[in-house]
Amino acid sequence: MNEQVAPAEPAGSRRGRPPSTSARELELIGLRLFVELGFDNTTIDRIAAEAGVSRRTFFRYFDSKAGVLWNAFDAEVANLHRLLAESDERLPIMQAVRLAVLAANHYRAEDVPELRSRIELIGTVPELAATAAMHYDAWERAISSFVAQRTGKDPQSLYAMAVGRTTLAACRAAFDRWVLRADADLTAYLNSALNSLASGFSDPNVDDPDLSPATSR
Amino acid sequence: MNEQVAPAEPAGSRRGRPPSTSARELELIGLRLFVELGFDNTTIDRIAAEAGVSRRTFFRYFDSKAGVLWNAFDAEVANLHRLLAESDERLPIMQAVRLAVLAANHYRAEDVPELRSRIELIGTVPELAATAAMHYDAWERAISSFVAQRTGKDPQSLYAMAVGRTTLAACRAAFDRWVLRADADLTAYLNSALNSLASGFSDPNVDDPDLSPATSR
DNA sequence: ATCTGATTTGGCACCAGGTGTCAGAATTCT
DNA sequence: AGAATTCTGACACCTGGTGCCAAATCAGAT
Repeated sequence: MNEQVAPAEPAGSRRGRPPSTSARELELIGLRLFVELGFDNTTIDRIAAEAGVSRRTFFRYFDSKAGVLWNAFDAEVANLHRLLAESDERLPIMQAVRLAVLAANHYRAEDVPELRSRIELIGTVPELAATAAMHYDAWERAISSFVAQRTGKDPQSLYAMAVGRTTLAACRAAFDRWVLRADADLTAYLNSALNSLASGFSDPNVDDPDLSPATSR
Repeated sequence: MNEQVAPAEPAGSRRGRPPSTSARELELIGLRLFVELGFDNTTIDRIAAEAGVSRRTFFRYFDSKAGVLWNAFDAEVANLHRLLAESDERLPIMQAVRLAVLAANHYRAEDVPELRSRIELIGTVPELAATAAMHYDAWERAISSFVAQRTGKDPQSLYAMAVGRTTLAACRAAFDRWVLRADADLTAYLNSALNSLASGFSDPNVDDPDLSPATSR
């Protein structure tokens, strides 16, 4: 939803002037500066300067300063969508959702630090938290359209929308909790939050990852 | 979280120069212009001009253009907080939450149109949806701190955060659904969404307000 | 070697949102 | 009348973001 460029040229040499940077390069520079200087203290001129391009060029790769943070996130929505489409139809809906979300959030160890700083920035900087809604929207729709298809309801129905939104909300709680605890496993938090959701939050102590290695007490 | 002014003077004549406008006046003018012209096409200069004040003065009442939309919402978080504190301790947690939310959202008929246009603007204009996160935060904390107090857990615990966020998510789904259907009752949607949440979304057809007057089919 | 078309870049002007600063206006109290 | 208080208006300034157009850099055809 954020970048307007999508070359995906196989490798064959294209025609015009070659790009002097890339979305990925700007993303890495931006992320680093956000962590070092803070989001507000990082001007777009600075990011562009460190990439060796002009300010105007930055806006040809991202349509906003916050966009660099969501580059990766947006890409993974498609992944979630695919996992849901391939899920076992015999599973209860909420279990299918839980498994798909867990599968979509299996990150390689080398990608974890970057993910962590992204989530921390989103949770820390108010302006970044603000931009989140637009990107979460596609995530929610991936869930609610799956729910609609499984139940035969309209994607705009209250039930489908509620499942989509509450699922995202539970995952966000898990993400934020994970960032606070540097040692724990992300999927454990996601699993716990989604199990609580699927059981209507009836038992406050279902398999809380923060409560020793044991399960309920 | 938005306004920095909070006079609340009893009525006794204060000391200096009297204000030439009020937050409420700017709110009404802004809301009207947002509906008439659209959010992006409404400049702050225009709002200030119609209120007969300068642009600089507008920013003494609200710290952003979007702030005028959240004036009322922010005030109601305190109300929700109070209702939760007064709730019956014998009720299951999720039922107490549901009843408090329903009570907090009982609007007078005369206030409904304004509420409706606010929600519609939030759902329509991307930039407004973005600002929502900051204001929803206090709402979520009202829920999660109540849950923490009832369960003896930390307000930052995964369970408390997950309940707060998912409750808000369910209510937002109900709000948005309500805006699409001009005739229905808001509390009916809220009740249905929160019941679904408390039952872990196990039954897709629990008392859906959109499914005739009957309950399940 | 040169021309042509395609693609990206850089610079410029411009608008709107938002902030810091300070002088001045309008009120009440003494 | 004068002092203290509170709000306002004007100005300068920064940053994010957009429209526009000329220039740069490539591949391929002439």
